[in-house]
Amino acid sequence: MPSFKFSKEEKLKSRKVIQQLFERRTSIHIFPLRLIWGPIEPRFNDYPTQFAVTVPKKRFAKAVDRNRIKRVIREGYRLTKPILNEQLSAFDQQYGLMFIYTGKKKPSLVEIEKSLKRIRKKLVKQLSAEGSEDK
RNA sequence: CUGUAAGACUGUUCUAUCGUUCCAUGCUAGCAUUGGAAAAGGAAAGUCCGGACAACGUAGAGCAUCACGCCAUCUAACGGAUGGGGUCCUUAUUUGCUUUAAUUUAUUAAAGUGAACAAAGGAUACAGAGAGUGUCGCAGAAAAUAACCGCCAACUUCCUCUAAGAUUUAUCUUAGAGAAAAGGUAAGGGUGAAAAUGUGUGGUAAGAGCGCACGGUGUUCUCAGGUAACUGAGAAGGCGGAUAAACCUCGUGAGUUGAAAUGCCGCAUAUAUCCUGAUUCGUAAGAGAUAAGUUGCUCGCUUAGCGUGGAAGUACUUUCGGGUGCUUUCCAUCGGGAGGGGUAGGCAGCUAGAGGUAAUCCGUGAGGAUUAUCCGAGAUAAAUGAUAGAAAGGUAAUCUUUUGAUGUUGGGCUGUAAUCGUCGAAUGUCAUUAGUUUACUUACAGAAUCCGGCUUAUAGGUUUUGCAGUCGC
RNA sequence: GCCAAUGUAGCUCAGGGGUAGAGCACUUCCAUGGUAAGGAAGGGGUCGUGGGUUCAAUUCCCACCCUUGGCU
Repeated sequence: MPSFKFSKEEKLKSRKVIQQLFERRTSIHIFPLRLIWGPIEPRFNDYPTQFAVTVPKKRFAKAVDRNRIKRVIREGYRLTKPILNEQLSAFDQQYGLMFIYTGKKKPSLVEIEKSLKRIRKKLVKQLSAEGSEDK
């Protein structure tokens, strides 16, 4: 039985790490989500990923809308997380994942899950390609 | 009953599964499990006022700046609220005058213009324009101690003419008429947002608050009512604008910065140090001195704590000196450049409060008092959610149904030359009552230290008051 | 969380109580064999929205809305 828990330790909080992610500029864009990702060194804990969401204030002026979108994305991530973690744990490395919502309308959970699925496949592909180059 | 305007209250519910924050519990001491009838608002919003709380500053007076401004009350406080007063506007009513028309010749009608009281509704940043300065476009004679046109010829003066008288015979005096450089006047000028207190009347050379009557509006005094703002009555003496959300004057009040404040732990040589400018103090040099003490500092160990050391004088306390009238207080402050580090972690502040609810009492009311009872968010890259199902409400449509209005068709009755009237039937349209089914939908909006207000947003429901319409009694 | 500034013609900006302007752009005409430059004429504004003060508001006061910026 996979765990759907989503604790504080799995949330990306360090300003330094976020800064590094944006400087690294490795991103995957599948509408309506953009993922900015990278390895975290040194790793904070045993979880294979740390996660953060942001919604631009320019497109959604009301706090209610922004909160709603963040909650939906967080929920979608929580439900798809076990598969992702299983695949990523093979690389023996902690990764930071930063999601930016780029859509213009309020999303439904189904759309978010679709996008997350495709992002996961692409991410794993890129990672395994990197790993083979190193070897 | 329906519509409409304003206000008040309310602001969907339940179940299952998977999660988040917090609290409690468990033990292996940072994880797991179990439990929780714990977890967004009336505006959490805008950040427009007022406070609590905190840090720093702070004698008084003066200067500057800002805010407020009818009265009383409420309140921790307010620029908020409640009650009252004044002023203005709208509606309706009454009345004076002018013009026009009609005829009954003193009435009626219409229009214009001036004024008044009470009622209802609404608005009101509502101290001072009689302290001073400024501004008032265009139009208009004139826009602020008014005099251009006009009006006047009584008084004064000058000139001309006529008459009478006197004598110095061409001068004077008196009377009358004319003219108006000077003079008087402010009714008329139709422009304007505003034209010097309105209307009527007397008066006059012409006029005028110059007098009078009825009004308007200030000042002073007296009396009466009211806590007061203010109101009423009487007397005296007045009447040459608007603007203070123009400068300003008067009165009242105000230190600055905000919980990312602030304190502690941790990390730290960290207002380090050097150069330079300005200000302040000092005659100048220059930017206090000296001594003692400390829960402070150094080093070691994981924390608490314990042990050790005694160099330096950052901090605090006491003493002395200097500046200041005294006390307080200060003994440097602020800026620029160079240079060289560190953090963006934890704990407290952090939620029991000018708290909520109910009852009783006081008050016109805002509100207050007493008693009982309840405690129900505390996140920090920022929790309070997702999915599925059910219920409730709303909107729209289809169908059935109740009632009413109305059109068409043919029929009966009364009755006619005929239209017509009336009764019930079929069918169409509109409104309406109740129900079925389907679809859509359930507002505005998310705590960030906490309160009191204000402002703005808000589907639907409930309700109060006013107004309008319909039906019944 | 806290604090400022701004809004005027299609664009960039003046105007700080008395009928709202400049430059560029736009339209028409002149000039040229034609185009540009040049010359002449013209159009275009709820002065962000709603109240208030005033005789009169783009301007003064109040509330709201939009945009932009700053602190952390």
